[in-house]
Amino acid sequence: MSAEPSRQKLLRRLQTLAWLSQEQLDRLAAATNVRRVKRHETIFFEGEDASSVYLLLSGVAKLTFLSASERILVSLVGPGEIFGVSSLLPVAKRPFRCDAFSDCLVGITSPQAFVDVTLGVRLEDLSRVLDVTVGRWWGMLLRYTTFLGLALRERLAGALLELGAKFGVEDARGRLLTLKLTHSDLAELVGASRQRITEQLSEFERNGVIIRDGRRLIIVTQQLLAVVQGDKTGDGAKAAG
Amino acid sequence: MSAEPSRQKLLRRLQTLAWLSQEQLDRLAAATNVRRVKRHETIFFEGEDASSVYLLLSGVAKLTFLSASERILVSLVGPGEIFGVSSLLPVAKRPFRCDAFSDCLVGITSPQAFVDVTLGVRLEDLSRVLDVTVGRWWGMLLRYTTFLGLALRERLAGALLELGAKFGVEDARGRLLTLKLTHSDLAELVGASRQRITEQLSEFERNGVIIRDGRRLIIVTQQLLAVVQGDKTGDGAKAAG
DNA sequence: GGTCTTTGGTCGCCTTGGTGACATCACCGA
DNA sequence: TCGGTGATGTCACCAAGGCGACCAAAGACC
Repeated sequence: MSAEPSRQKLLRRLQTLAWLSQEQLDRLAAATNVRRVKRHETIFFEGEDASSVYLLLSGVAKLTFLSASERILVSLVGPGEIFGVSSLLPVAKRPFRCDAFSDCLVGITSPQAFVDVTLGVRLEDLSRVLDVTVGRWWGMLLRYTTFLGLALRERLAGALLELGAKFGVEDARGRLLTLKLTHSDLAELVGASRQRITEQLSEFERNGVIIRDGRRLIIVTQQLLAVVQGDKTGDGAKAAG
Repeated sequence: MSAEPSRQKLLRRLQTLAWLSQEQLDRLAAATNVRRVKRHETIFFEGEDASSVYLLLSGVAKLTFLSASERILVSLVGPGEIFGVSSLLPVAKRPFRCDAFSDCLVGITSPQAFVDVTLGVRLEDLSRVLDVTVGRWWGMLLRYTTFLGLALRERLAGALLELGAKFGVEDARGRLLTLKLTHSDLAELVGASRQRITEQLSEFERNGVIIRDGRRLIIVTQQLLAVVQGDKTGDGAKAAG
């Protein structure tokens, strides 16, 4: 594979890696395979195991996210950029698909080698640190991309589920939110007006998707999940539970 | 400062740090100051220098972003979570504001101490690696948060500016986009329908915000910036240049 | 308990922008 | 040169949801 002219030379041209020493560059080059990808071909798919770090040597690639019935262009990757970095986290799967926007030359390395050369620590250690620090960004990013293209109804359901998972306690009737959030708070969270939240919340209550105990919310996880999945009636989970 | 019961004990309770050795925990505790923050008080402001790493020991905090005339609740931070992590990147300023949603106990450490204890590398080295890897996420996150609450017009202007910066070359008339993007591509990028992009683009052309050379786009940075800043007429920059 | 302020609940109007349906236009290979 | 195909313009129509206005409830403070 890759009897290319010189992997070192390709890497040395990249601004992104200009701060690496000569020796580091050589080691990285030795651990990198080069692959040619034609326009419109896929570099990696969403759902795949994230087991490589990618380096765009030339060309342009695009990262896309397939949300419910809609494709979102998350980002365009230019020459020199490093991508597919979720392999540095203890996350199992890739959330985005990456395909070549123009003919590309791509460098592929193992995350272990990449971390070893650039930082000299074990991938395992870095993973854990990244997970508890920048892992939050990853989560937020996922949230925003999924939220784009969803209607208020689904966004609010998703937000409630998240809140329940994070700040809820089990209750006989479902999961009780210990946090006292105003409708305005929720509005800011899902990007909507306060009025719509009020309306949507009463609709949820009518359909038994949430229960109100005074000003406290109790969420019925099953039902909410159904809503997120696009169930319009709100009773899709009754059969299941 | 912080003649608190025991910093070690506080840290040891956190699930997030369960993987640290006893010795690491002790060192981290020694480098951490504890601060009590009352509900509604601010932990850090947007625009501040990012010079500390924060650890939420108890309570709930919220991260908000002030976009043009609108506040966006980016994320809620629960006990045990590490936040304010942009101090690990070579980014100067904090983009988000963080304030206490309930009374909080917050641990504050220097990024240097944090990476030294957890990974044993120099902050400087880690910063550079993070910048070229997960820095992309940071950028995307910023983009999504700013885009929320902007109208199509501004979103498209912003996207064009970004594309120009990344894939453009200087031209007598402005900055020439070397990438041939279809209207559908742009639509996916800014989250809109193809038709609106067509319309918005012609409006931009009428107002001299972009120039079309065949199917190539030339963007007039000055004008576009004015649009992003909320100039409805499209000629706000004429005075400036 | 009495007042004040913060939430919650509802309307109606109006803008933004999605959808489907066409008519062109530019470009490419046979 | 001639279609074919994909990219662009342009409509008319419609749904989602923002905004202002207003009132009722529920806490909070005295």
